This record gives sequence, C-alpha cells and structure tokens, in this order.
Amino acid sequence: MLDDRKLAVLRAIVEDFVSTNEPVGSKSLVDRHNLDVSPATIRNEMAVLEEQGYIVQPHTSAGRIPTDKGYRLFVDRLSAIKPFSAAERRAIETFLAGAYDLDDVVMRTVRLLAQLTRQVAVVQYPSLSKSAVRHVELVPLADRRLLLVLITDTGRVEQRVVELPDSSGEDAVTRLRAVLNGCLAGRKLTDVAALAADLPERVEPRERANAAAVFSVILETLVARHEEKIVVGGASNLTAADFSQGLRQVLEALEEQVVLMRLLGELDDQSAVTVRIGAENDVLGLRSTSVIAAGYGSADRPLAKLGVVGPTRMDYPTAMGAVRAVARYTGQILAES
Amino acid sequence: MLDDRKLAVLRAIVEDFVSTNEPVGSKSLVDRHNLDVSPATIRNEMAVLEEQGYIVQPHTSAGRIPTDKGYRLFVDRLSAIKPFSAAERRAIETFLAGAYDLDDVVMRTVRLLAQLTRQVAVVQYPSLSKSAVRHVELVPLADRRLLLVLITDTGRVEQRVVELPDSSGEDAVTRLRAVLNGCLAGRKLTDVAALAADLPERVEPRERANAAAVFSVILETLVARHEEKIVVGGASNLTAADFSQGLRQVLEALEEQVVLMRLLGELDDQSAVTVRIGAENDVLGLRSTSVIAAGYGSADRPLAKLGVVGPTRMDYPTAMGAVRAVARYTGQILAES
DNA sequence: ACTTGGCACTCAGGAGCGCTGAGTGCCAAG
DNA sequence: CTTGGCACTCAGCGCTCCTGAGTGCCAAGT
Repeated sequence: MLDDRKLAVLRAIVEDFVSTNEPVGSKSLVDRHNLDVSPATIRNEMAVLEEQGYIVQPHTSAGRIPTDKGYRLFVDRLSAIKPFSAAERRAIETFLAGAYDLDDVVMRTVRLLAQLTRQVAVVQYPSLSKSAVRHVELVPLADRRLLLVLITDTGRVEQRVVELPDSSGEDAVTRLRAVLNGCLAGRKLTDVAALAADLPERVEPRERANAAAVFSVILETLVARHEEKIVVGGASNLTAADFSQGLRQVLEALEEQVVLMRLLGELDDQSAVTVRIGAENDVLGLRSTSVIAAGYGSADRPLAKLGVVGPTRMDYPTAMGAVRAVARYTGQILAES
Repeated sequence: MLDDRKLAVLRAIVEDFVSTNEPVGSKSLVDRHNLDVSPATIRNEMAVLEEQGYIVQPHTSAGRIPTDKGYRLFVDRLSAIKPFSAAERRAIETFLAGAYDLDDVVMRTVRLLAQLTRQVAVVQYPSLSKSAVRHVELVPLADRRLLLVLITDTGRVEQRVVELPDSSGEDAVTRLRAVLNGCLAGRKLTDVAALAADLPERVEPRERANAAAVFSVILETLVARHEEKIVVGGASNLTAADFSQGLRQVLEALEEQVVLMRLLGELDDQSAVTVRIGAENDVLGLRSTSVIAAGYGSADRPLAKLGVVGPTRMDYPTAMGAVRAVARYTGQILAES
C-alpha cells in the first residue's frame, strides 16, 4: 500500500514539521534530506499520502503537515524510541536519588520530565490499592477520637480521623494497634477487605465496636475510594506551542484530576511506553494534544503511571525516550526504599 | 492635592476599565456614571490625573487606563473590601467543611478561591514551624532503619527515614518513642531545638547514639528546612486576561516554589488582606500582575498564607472579599480539627 | 512505468493606502 | 471653574495589490 519511499517521505515530513513548525513543501524536503529524486517526484508521493489521509495542506499552495493518522504511522513504524546516553541516564539517576521523601520523589520526577521533554509532565502517585501495608498507627486525639495513620511500603502515608462509638483507654488503643498490625502488615490493600471477617474474633467483645469503626474507615476511605493523586508540572511549556484558542481548554483539562486519571488510566500495557495522538484522546479539550505515558514500578508490582502531554507536533522519539527512562528510574528509586 | 471629584473620576476609571478592559474616555465616563458635569470638565480632571501619574493613555487619542499608582490609590482609599453575602459565606463554609483531610482542605481552598475570584489561587500549607507536635511515631523498618512520622496539631504528617548508627531492638524503639513523645508532644516545632540539651539525660547511655540520630533528623529536616508546600490552582484563568507575551513568564513564576514563597512571604501583617500591585512585586515576571494575599489561622496562632494572582486589571474589592472570606473559613476549619 | 522539467494556477501574508470615529487639548465664552 | 466648540491625532479596519512559496498537471525523457 505504501512503498518504502512513501514512508521515507512521511517520516521526513514529520521530522521537518516537528522541528520547524511550518508546513513542509516538496522542495525543502529534497534539500534537507538527501533524497535522490526531484521535487516533482516527491509531489506525486505527497499527493498519494494526502489521499490516504496521512498528511494535509492547511490551505492550497502551502506545504503539508501530518495528520493524527500520519503521526500514528510515524510512531508505530517509522521511528524508534530514542535511547538516552549513559551520561544523561546518570544525570537522571542522581537527580532522582537526591530525594528523601515520597513527595519529593514525585516532585522531582515531574520537574525532571517536564524539563527533559519541554512539555507538560504528569505523574501519578503510587496507587494505594497496589501497595501493601507496612504499618498502621493509631494516635489518640480525644476520648472518642483517633488519628489513623497508614503507612504503605511505597512510602506513602495516609491519615484520617476516626470517630469512635465507645470511649477507649490508652491500653485498648495499644491492643487494637497490635491487632491491626498483626492482621494487616504486609498485606496488599486490595486484600484488606477479605480480612474483615477475621477481625472480630481477635478483639475483646467490648472493643469490637471501636475496632469495627477503625476498620471500616480503613476500608471506605483508603481502599474503596482509592484516590490517586496526580501532579502536573511544566505548564509554561504549553505557551511555546501555539494552541489556536485551545490553550484555555488544555489548561482546564490539566487541572481536572478526573480527566487526568482517565488519560493515564486508559493505557493498559503497564510496562511499555504508550502514545495517544490527538483525537485518540477522547478527552474533550485534549483533542489537539498527544499523550505519552508509561507505567512505573517493577514488572511484578506496577505502582502507577506517568507521562507527558504536548501538542501533536511533538518530538516523539525523544519524548518517548525520556518517559521510558524517567519511568524506569523512578520505579527503581521507589523499589529501593 | 487631589480633590474629591478627581478621586471620583479615578475611581470611575478604574471600575470601568476593570469591567470593560478598554481605555475609558471622558464621554463614556459621564454617561455610565451620572456625574453632573460635562465631558470637557472630566477631561481637565483627567489631564491632571495623568500628570500626577495615576492614569495614562496607551496612545494619543485613546481613553485612559490606570497605572499601578492609580490602582494603588484606588485600593487604599477609593474602595472597600466587598463583603460576602450570608448565602455566599454559608456556601464557602459548607464547601470547606466537607473536607476530611489536611490535603483535602488545602485542595478545596485552592479550588474555591480560584473559582470565586476567577484568578489563579495560591495556598500555602500550614507551616510546620508554627505548628506544635501532636505525636511522634517510630516504625522499625530494618535493623538499622526507622521510619519517623511526625504529626502536628494542624493535621500535617511528615515522614522521614532515619538511618541508625547502632542496631536497635523493638523495645528500645518503644522506649525512645516514649521519651520523644514525652519531650516533644505539645511543643512548638520552633522550640524543639531548645530541647536538644535535655534529651541525652533521658535515655540510657547505649541508646544515646540512636536517639541523637533521630533527634537530629527531626531538627534538620523538619525544623531547619521548614519547607512550606504551596499549591496553585486555576491557572486556566490566566488565559482570559491577555498578557501580551508574558503569559509564559507568569506561568513559569507560578511553578517556582521559591518565587511563590517570596510572594506570600513578603506580606507582614498576618491578619489583614494585603495587595501588591504590578511592579510592587519585585518578582521578575510578575511585574504585570497583582497579588492579593492574607494570612489564615487564628490571631494568636497564624498558620500560613493564601491569596490570588491576577492581572493588575482586576476587581480588587471582590477579590479582596473572597480572599478574606476564604482565609477566615479555612483558618476556622483547621482550628476545629 | 516511473521520473522530471516546465508551466500555469492558487492563495496566505505582508505592505501600502485612505477613511472613520473615538478621544484629546485648547480656547474663548458663560 | 465650567462648558461648548473646534481642530487635531491616530489606532484599527477594510481595501487593494503584490509577492513568493507551493501546488497539480502534462508532456517529454529514460
């Protein structure tokens, strides 16, 4: 359907357009890439490519620019993820290794990704539901109030205030803490629900109401509503690419946690770098952007996802390389701690 | 220096310009506001106002627009903070009361403020150094590693991994926990440093090295480096006001924690609503924006600051009202928990 | 059957031009 | 001090014209 030269032409068009941001014409193509044919030949090829929907002219008598479909083909078959040099990888590694905190890791990851790609970076916090409980802590606040602190093995700390039905002494809290930790420590949060049945047996009858209250808070707020925080950075990079009037829309979309969740949630293959181009994002307002995302965390224990958002006119190979590298190292850093 | 009518004219100019975003001329002024004088008179007044530097014409034969100095006078003497209606206040209160979490309170505050003012909202987390310690928790991770969790009375939870010089048993950790809590609970974080001397006496000699390690981590990372997180929201509102080319600059500035800290840090009067107009912000890139900020928290215990950033052409009375109201209720909510 | 030079055609974008209308400053009279 | 009158200015708009990049097509060449 498309012979090798047509593909080469498409690749050249994408590359030129990405770097110059101007419709690329037949003449400049043969100049910049050393194709051994005349502009006229290229024009014929381009006519075919346009017919097939890979490129368009913004107006008659202008060069061609790639369509979403064109970018798609480019990404799928015409380009390879650009690997990072050893020096770059080392830089990434040391930058991330400087973090002392989950928050800090995430923050650094966002900054790094935004800077490397010169796009908007989006990083999801390691999801609770995929983490395991490391420790449960109960702190008495008042007679009938506890602060519940739950620490996961990814270093995430969640806290909630629990209102107790019965008042509870210091030692009762200590017992409950021991029971909870015995029960939950090391367990995946997704498995916690299954343990509900066991719990009553392990506490004294008159403490059961309180234990149940604490447990249900854990369930409701931490597991069921597995809220997953997302951090966005590098928004100023959006101003470089001129979204006609859609900049507002894009900014709005990026402020909606829900939208971002959908955006990252859609990619299914956890480990690979996924690209969604233009209208492939069925998120209203991001129809003119591309999203490059990947999961991070080890293969056996995926943690969450991260990626970049930018105009469809984007340097895919490099951006994909950056996303892959950052995902890899962020996963590594988190695995170590 | 400026008689009443000149002030009235300035006020009218500011109000009109804010609402229309077009230079305002003498004729439209007398029309919209029912001044009982002729346009010519107004022109004379305007000539004086311009001479004094309160207004300028963007080009000959256009209306006038206020200068920073003009806005300053307007804010200081020509306008009153617009109070919120009872209904609005109730709405704010219930919206904030729905939060179950410090993070959630802050997030809701940002969203609320951005929505009320249609500007960019900036909220600083309750600062650690102004909080008191509610509880210190130590969780053994490995033989020589502890997770230190510090819970403040503003509901903030901070965590760090501590590497211990000596290995330490379960019971040693328990003792250390008891000592630390005995020592620190209820103390302000700023006072923690003063307690360093007491500590060694309270632990057994062979545990002193570990205790010192934990304590120094508390000091170094929590007190000394009193990092104060800042959350920004409503960036899409910036697209409405057309910053000529400075939008990028503004967005960049808003992504720099340090810059934001300076921005909020500069206001000294904790309780009042402070306005910094245009070039009064000596932050590069925010020269064309105004910042309205206020501290929140009770008078005796200020927690942190919040505010909005927008174009100098801004509805100051309303924005100031919103900032004041939100600061008040956020402070209230945090005081309750 | 593909490639290529030639050629006519198209059209966005910039430059030049003139008009209009909002707005001004000034002045002389009220 | 206020006001109507008047001459002046100039941004913005619409108009036209021109240029140059780029195209599609065709007929000749390989």
